[in-house]
Amino acid sequence: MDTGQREDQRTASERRRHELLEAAERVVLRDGPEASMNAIAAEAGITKPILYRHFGDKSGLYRALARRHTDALLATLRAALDSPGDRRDRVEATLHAYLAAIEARPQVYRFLMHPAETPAADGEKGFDVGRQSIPLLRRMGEDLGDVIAERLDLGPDGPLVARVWGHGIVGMMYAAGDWWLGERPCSRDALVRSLADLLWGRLAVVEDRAGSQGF
Amino acid sequence: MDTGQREDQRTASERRRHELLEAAERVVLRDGPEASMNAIAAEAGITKPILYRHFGDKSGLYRALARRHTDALLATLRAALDSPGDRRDRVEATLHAYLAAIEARPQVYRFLMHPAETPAADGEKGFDVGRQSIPLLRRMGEDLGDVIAERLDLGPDGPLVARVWGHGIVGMMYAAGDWWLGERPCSRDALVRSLADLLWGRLAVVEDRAGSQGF
DNA sequence: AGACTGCTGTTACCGCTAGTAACCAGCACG
DNA sequence: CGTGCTGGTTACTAGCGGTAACAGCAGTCT
Repeated sequence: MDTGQREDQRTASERRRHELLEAAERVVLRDGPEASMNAIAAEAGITKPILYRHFGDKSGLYRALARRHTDALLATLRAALDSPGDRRDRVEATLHAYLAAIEARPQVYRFLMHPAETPAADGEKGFDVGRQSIPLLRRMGEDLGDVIAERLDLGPDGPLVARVWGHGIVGMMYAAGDWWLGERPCSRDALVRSLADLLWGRLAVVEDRAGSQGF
Repeated sequence: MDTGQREDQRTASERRRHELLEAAERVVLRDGPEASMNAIAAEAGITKPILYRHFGDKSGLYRALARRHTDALLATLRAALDSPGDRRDRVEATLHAYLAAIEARPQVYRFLMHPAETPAADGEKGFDVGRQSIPLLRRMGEDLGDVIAERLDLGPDGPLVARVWGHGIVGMMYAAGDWWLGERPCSRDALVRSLADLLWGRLAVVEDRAGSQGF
């Protein structure tokens, strides 16, 4: 029976692939996203062409490497989005989950968010602006948009508004988190509370400062 | 009198620098951010070492190139922030100004936001996570934080909350804008309204969807 | 047994990049 | 005349992503 045989092959190949990914991860976490293919191959105890056979090109390797982490992070966020409590509790839990993740493994975060896209990758048409931006950011935005669309009644244009909000909220979380991670100006809890306050419309109701021209 | 002489020199050098920047801009807008130094030099009608004499290295050139656009964009946003009307009008005007800018010149936007950071730039310590993220994003966040801090009365911790909000709002604008620019799912006006609604606390008051577990 | 196939692995190369050392021409000054 | 200074060049290095061509070693078919 050759299916067993083929399955052995397949699992063997996949295990190899997994090993290579682990080596790549070690190097990327040590040297940053600009790790060279040579360095990764050396860490895995082999040479470049094997990497290329497994992953096609560098962006393929990086995509494979990123997928595992993005999947894990998205699952964590999804769980937080389903946590008990009222809506505000859930939003705060989600913000906490995201910030805790990037705080716990900043190197992974940096790799996922600032992938130093290899320049040789385009080659075809004369730049399509969006290209993909940061894939993780897009995926998080889409996912959150889905959740919002399915849970909130936003009237006509609901699906569209939900997607806008999904990307908007994710971007808010991203930029604030990036800044916070670099400067650490306050506790995680304080950051979460400030952001939730913002989402809860405090911007709309807070008073103008005395003597200011208004905002 | 040699000061006149030296001033001539200085202005001559600066004019040259300006010419080089213009050439670089032409190439970057044509070929995208991964334009090579060779290509830029050729466009300027000279060869590489001169570029290096003027700008040190590639990131120096790109920083010089970026500064002009970021300054212009920030001035535009600042003006929108000072536009007449109530607070919501001003927020919508600012969102409009940003989105109009990235819509009008997407190549410039792409260059500023996805600068394909040259890998050789680090070299020192083993990755400082924040490094800088996207400089423009940071600057916009800081600027908006300043405006918020000086115009709104946010109580104790006001300055801190203002900065959090500055970065958060900018990130919201960024991610939503990036997504919108790529997919064009709606008019600019609709996007602005949805985002302003979000900032105005609609997330807090909207009803759960019938049959959903709540959000 | 022997040929064939498929996988792992290698060496050696290509074309490109950022960046630099060394040199050359012209022009002002003493 | 020489002595700088300044804008410019050629020719190079080191390293990158990526690939072609070849070598060894399983198992499989005839």
